[in-house]
Amino acid sequence: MPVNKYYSITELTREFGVSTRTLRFYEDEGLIHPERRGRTRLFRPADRRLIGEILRGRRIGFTIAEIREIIQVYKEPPGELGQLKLLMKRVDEKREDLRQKRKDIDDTLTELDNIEEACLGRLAEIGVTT
Amino acid sequence: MPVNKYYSITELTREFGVSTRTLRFYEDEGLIHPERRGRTRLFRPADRRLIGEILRGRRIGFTIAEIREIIQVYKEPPGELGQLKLLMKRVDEKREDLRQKRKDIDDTLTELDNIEEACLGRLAEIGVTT
DNA sequence: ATTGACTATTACGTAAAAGTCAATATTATT
DNA sequence: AATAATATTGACTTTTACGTAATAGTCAAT
Repeated sequence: MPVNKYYSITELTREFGVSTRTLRFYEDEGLIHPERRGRTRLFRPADRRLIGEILRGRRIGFTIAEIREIIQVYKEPPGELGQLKLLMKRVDEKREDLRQKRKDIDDTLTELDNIEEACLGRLAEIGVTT
Repeated sequence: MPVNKYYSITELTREFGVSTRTLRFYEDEGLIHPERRGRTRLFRPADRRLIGEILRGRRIGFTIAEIREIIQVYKEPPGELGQLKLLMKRVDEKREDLRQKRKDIDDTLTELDNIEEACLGRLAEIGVTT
């Protein structure tokens, strides 16, 4: 018999550092579909993984709609030619988008290095030993 | 004599793909300070560069407040010890944040590759020659 | 039986970042 | 001079992603 472990909503909010409101909101938005025992939500490991991926999407600036779309694609990939081509185009665009973002991040990391160096310089001026 | 070129607001909105509302909003928020001839805004090359940096910050999810803060630091770096230490701490946190984001992006790029491959697979099934 | 922790739903509120619209000025061109 | 193009301010609206409050049910432990 499988373990069939369930997570409670608060367990997951603690693990991921989000509120219950957020997880309920994601359910309202159709991103997740936890089981129910009565009215209480029961989250399975698959739900937990999905939440992790949703939050990853959130961190890099995906909207709820975009995240929903990606989930949808995984659930039932389009069978029709036109849909497939459209999807591939959108994937390509997103890729470009993310590459730009990665470059933005690298540039900003460099900028942060500069700021930090300037700080160290000032500290030295003031006469603080680092 | 220097060129002393000015850009009009629409020139810049076209270049950066934003609306005039956005640039005026950034001025209201104290991020940029274009000159004026009468009521009309005149943007100098330095303003133009700054706008580029603001939009880069926006792309990677910085809030207006954070962007303003960074600009402020460049304009007048803090001289007081406590302020400097605080700034360095915040720089460090941001760096961690950005590193996480870059990892998120890399993971997502891999995911996009998977989706694309799945698409190509389906196309082959349907019998389309790529 | 009550306290405390957790859960639920419904509904209204909010902050950020613009979008949109109106009314008006300035500038440029024909 | 008339007209078109571009500019301004100011006010109201919108969207996204939740926050917050009110109200109430469930369950274990004291």
